Amino acid sequence: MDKQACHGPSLIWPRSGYDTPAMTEHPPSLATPYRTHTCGQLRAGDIGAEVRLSGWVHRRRDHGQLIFLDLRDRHGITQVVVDGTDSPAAHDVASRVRSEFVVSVSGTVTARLAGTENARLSTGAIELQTTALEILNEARTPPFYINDPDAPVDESLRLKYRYLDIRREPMQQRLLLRSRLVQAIRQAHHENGFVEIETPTLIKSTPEGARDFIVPSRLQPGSVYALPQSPQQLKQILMVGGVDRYFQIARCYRDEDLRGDRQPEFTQLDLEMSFVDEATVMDFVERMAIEVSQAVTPERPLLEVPFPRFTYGEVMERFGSDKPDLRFGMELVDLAPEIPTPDGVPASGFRVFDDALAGGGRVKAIVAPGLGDAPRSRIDELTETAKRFGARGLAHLALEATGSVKGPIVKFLGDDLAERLCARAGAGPGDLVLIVADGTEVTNEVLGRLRTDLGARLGLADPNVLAYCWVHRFPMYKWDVEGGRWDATHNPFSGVVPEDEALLTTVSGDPSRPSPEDPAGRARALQYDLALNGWELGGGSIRIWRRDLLELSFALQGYSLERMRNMFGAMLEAFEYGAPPHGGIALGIDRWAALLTNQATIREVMAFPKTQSGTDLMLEAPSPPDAGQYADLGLRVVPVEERKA
RNA sequence: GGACCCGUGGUGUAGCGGCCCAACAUGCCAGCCUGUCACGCUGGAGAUCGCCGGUUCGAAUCCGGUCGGGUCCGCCA
Repeated sequence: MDKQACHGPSLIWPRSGYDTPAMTEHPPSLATPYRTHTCGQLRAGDIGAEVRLSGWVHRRRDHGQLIFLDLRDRHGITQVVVDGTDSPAAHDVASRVRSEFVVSVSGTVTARLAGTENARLSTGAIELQTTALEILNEARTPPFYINDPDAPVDESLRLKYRYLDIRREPMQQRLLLRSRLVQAIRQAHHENGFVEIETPTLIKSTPEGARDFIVPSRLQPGSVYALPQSPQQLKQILMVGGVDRYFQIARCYRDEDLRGDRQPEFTQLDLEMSFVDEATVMDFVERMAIEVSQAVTPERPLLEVPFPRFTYGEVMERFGSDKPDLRFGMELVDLAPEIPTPDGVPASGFRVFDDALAGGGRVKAIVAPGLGDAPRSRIDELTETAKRFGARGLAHLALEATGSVKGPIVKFLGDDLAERLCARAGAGPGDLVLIVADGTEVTNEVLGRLRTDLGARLGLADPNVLAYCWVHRFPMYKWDVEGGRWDATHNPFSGVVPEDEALLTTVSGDPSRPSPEDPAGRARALQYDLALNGWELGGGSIRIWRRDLLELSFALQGYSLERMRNMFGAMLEAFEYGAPPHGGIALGIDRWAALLTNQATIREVMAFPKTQSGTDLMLEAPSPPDAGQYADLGLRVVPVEERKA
């Protein structure tokens, strides 16, 4: 994801070329007492007009008696000419002007002299002959280049001076795209009968899920609010309220460690629908996603419409990931069918393979195209990656250009089997076959990680394509070894696939005494995730809206009725007053915007993001409260040493 | 909680035991210039190499710690 890829040539700045249509559409209302037009507005048709422009000095070219100023605002750049013989007063001001000064210019729109037109500017046919120039505000020399969109700048500097970074073209582009994204989302929802409702951000803490951010209450000393991790319960309660179709662009908060795709506060498109099944929700979201993509990034092709729908089982088998990047192949291939099993005993000749198969595990492979002649160091690197994700090792077979198979394990397998394995994997001359032999879960996971890793390194994915896909039929629960209970894989309210309802039982017969052998472990959830280009965009489910199933599911998850009431009391009570069947989804707006602009992190599509350690370098937040704030809240700080004790 | 990478004039980089009181580009300041658009030309200022400590005759360079930023694992229903 390089910076140029940030979608298309754009532009305000002359370096990059030309203006996008979106930036040159001018509502007539942008005129103010400070300007008659914006800096991206004037054209040959305006020649002769007396105008006034205001903006920042993008660049100054001083030729002595003649000074050129490139005047910039977010709409574009207009060249201003100050002639010392025509208007000495303005020339005097122009010679004092520096980069990023805010100035206001009055003058006449004139055609540029023949041969001096600038094709890279949308205003390049004209220039402004200055009659009056006023400095509205001076500016210190900026700490980095505002006028060069390609200049690399340390990200922490950009964050400290975010207002200057936002003045730069790439950030303007991304914030604009994000604005259009949200606008398109809102439009699609309103057109489909959704009601936009705001839910509170001071709510009740629940012990489930991620760590809550908490806010001490002054009126209720000793008690705290929590900031919502998502509006989950509230939106379900809205369904009980008969809202039918709800959506919200909702700010959410999770106090967990940060990543490139995770910030402590982030924005979700949150929606919920009543009287729906899985297909209703998926169909709507899919149509909406297509409309929105085409509205926001019409130049980017969708890989497949309708979006492919995979079951969790299939996607893990084929891609080793529940958020596969479908822009390239490199699918996982099962090698077991080639391995002979005389008397039912696997006999490849290579112990690692045979033991894995005999133990109920798998032998699977992916093909790294063109890496057949990779040096030992490269193989070692891949092996390290495989081990980091839990594999015991990584076997490989290299197909030379001549077609002969090389590799340390050929001597165990024999040439014939080695060749058949390569053929099964789909490898051609010059390719490298990477093989993992382990339990099913580890094998798929490790190969999936290698696939993602190699796909990125080898540049296999077309950066222009948008590859959406659905993944559904997730397992309802995952066995929690320490807790001795079934843990919801996604949302504790996810419904169960109707035909699996009977599986919600335990071997013991008592849902409050679960064991890893329970049929419940095989139950599949009415849960669906939407993935885009290898990122999880979001997920949702049809909820359990029947009281009996909810109690059963919670019992399997090890929650007593009392604990349930404590955590979800309001919602459970609401459910006793006639809850309609309902379900919904939440999509990460930050991730979506990052993907649509081909950025590697969501920080690039947020105006004021935080660092990995959760600080805001511009505001210098967080900061210690003052004594009075503590007193109001009845709080006292415990020194770090005592906390550890 | 852990692993790894980065930190040198305003900015981006080079230098990786002595050739360095640090180089290049750009920015900044001053002067000149009436057709430039990354204007040009001439001159100038600007860094005790994140910080602390150690090794060494000698440290930007090696080692330890620390601070800041990033990537990843754990974590994130």
